[in-house]
Amino acid sequence: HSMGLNVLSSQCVLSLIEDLAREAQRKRTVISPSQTRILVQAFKRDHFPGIATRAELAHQMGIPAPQIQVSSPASTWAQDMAQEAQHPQQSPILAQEARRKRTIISPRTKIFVQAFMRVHFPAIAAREELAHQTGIPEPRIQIWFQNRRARHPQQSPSGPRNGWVQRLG
DNA sequence: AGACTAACGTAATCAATGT
DNA sequence: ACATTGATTACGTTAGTCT
Repeated sequence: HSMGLNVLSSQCVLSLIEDLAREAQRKRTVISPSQTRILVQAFKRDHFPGIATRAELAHQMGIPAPQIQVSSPASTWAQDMAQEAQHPQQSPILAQEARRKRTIISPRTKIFVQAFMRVHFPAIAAREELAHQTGIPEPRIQIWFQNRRARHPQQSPSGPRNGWVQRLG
């Protein structure tokens, strides 16, 4: 049945993942001045928006929500904000907005572990392919690989050497 | 060519789930 | 109760965009 099918196709998927791993990162998003305005306004109100606010901002800006979390250079803006807004940030009394609800990965863990054995740094194409195969959203997959690399560094990639370049932090 | 900054990385930590 | 693991924060590096 469906489980067996997944196992059968997983080998094909894994070689595809391996091929895609060397490819480019996600295409760079260009954030327009009006979109920047929206972000800056939100930043004034709250430096640590929860999942709901981030989704709302993404909708207003017309870009995928995950980019907001990544693309906000708080340190860069901190200077501007310090000049523009005389007031220090909101008091610590303000309740923290809820974070993203934990995604249940368990049913798909095997597939990710097998992919991890091939490549530790899947590029965007490989992540999208895994997302398509598993139904787990790509941004969650990126986080999964980050956590996996941090917590299971001993599991080195297997298989023939390929051109994947170890990034230096 | 240099400034700016999105994409992506690690490290530490918070917090929900699994045992 | 504790271990595991997804999500968040802070900051550093790489590389695309723009003047």
